[in-house]
Amino acid sequence: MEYTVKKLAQLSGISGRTLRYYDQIGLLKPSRINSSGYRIYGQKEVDLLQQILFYRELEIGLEEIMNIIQDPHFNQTEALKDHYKKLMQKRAHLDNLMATVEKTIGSFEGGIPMQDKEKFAAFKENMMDENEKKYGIEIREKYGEDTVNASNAKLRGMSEEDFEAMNKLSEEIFLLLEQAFATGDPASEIAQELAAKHKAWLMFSWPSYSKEAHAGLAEMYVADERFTAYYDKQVAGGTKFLRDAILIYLGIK
Amino acid sequence: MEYTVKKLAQLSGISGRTLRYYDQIGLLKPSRINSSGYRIYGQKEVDLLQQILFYRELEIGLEEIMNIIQDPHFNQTEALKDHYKKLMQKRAHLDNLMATVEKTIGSFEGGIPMQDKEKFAAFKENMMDENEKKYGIEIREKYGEDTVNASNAKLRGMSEEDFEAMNKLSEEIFLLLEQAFATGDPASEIAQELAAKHKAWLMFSWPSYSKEAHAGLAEMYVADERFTAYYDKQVAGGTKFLRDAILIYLGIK
DNA sequence: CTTGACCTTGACGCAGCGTAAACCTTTATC
DNA sequence: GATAAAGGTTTACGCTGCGTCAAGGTCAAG
Repeated sequence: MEYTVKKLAQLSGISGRTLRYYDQIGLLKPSRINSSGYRIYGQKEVDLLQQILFYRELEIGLEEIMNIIQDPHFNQTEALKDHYKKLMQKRAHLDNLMATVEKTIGSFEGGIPMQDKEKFAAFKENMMDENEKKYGIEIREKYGEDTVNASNAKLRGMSEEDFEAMNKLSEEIFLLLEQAFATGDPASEIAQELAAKHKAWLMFSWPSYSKEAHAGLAEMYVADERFTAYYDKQVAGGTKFLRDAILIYLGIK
Repeated sequence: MEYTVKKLAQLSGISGRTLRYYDQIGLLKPSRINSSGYRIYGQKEVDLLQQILFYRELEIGLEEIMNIIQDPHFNQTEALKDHYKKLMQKRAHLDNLMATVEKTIGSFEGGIPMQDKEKFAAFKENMMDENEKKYGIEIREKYGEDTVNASNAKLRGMSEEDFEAMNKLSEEIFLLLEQAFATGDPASEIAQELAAKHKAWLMFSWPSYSKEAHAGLAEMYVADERFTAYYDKQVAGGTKFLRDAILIYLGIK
């Protein structure tokens, strides 16, 4: 039996446009074109289309599908296993997202009642004012780091416990920095733990964490003398060491 | 402090192009443009960007993000809950995909050894030849149904057990059709079970199941006398009843 | 004064089609 | 046999979220 576009479309449950597109990109060509220019598909094409749709269901790209079905030597099992891995990663990513959304909803809803939240925000503002007194009022003007963090803390409705935990983390970071620096190797285990904690610390106030931003921040620490002074007060040269550890941790260096 | 595009990009870990794009679509406009036409961002914009990036991490579309951050009356919690549902659906879908891929890999690898597979394919071909003798050789030419199925069965490396299970299902379907028809109501519970089993039966040989294709097939049953004869031999009018039940099941009617 | 780094505005490209526009062919009906 | 409906064709823009040139202006450093 032979099928026109519409017939085949109905048979397979896809649109006519899709069939034309598949013809256009060479994924599925009709067996012939009749005298009026109509696309005519035969049995072989129907079978092929079924295979294509199967792989498409698995969210495999059309390009990849072409490889799979056009090249009989193509290792289908390998391709599927590869794809399986991708799906797993996707799911892990989704799980992460869901956890974050849950947390955010939670902090919006329960967590801290609105009024207390306001008070708490003020409390944090005070903390930051102190910081600014210590390291100069310009620090805020220069990079806006604290303000950014404050904004995020507000956004996420960070709890008071979280805030304390975050402060504790920052103390740990200073201790670790000292110990790690003593090893002299930013790739050492302690130094890498330092970098990991620094990331954890960041994520408290930085829900939009990214490697690039983390790396950028590390570079900023070194570039800006106020930050350098802040981290170097623990150990001289500590800032650069921290940056190196972070860059190695991120796999950039 | 004020930032140029590059500065803000580094600070936030996104690209300059992205910032220009956000300006273009009105998601994040710079606080001002300097005399040379440079985009200058202020503190407020930094804060906004952090929020934008947070929502973007959650895979919320930029359009939606605009609503969330631009309209203070917008219910953020609701938006997040909605989004959470979407993420859940996505994950369920992913789980389905992964199961199918696993099955496919399994049938490729273990399942049936190649030689046996070949034999088995031949076995199925015989089955189909019989069908064709019964309902006329043209049935294959007309819609290619069986051939499509055979192709899929080959593709998925359907096991002999699956094949038997499928046959059993088709018997059940005939029995259910009789019972459901007696109720006279294609929306009845039995009729809907019939439709569900029909779907299950289809999915054995049809990995690329879609509502549209299912509905199309149902219509085809009624339109093609050979199929009509096949289903009507159990109960007169059974084919139309089956179609109606399926359409209701699919929420089309 | 010349680099080189940064800025600007276009404009194309990507995946996978949906959706018109403008026009022919086939099929069904009167 | 005429006509209208249904289906066919190609061409081409739109959508998302930017990456990636291209062609040119601006600015701080040497």
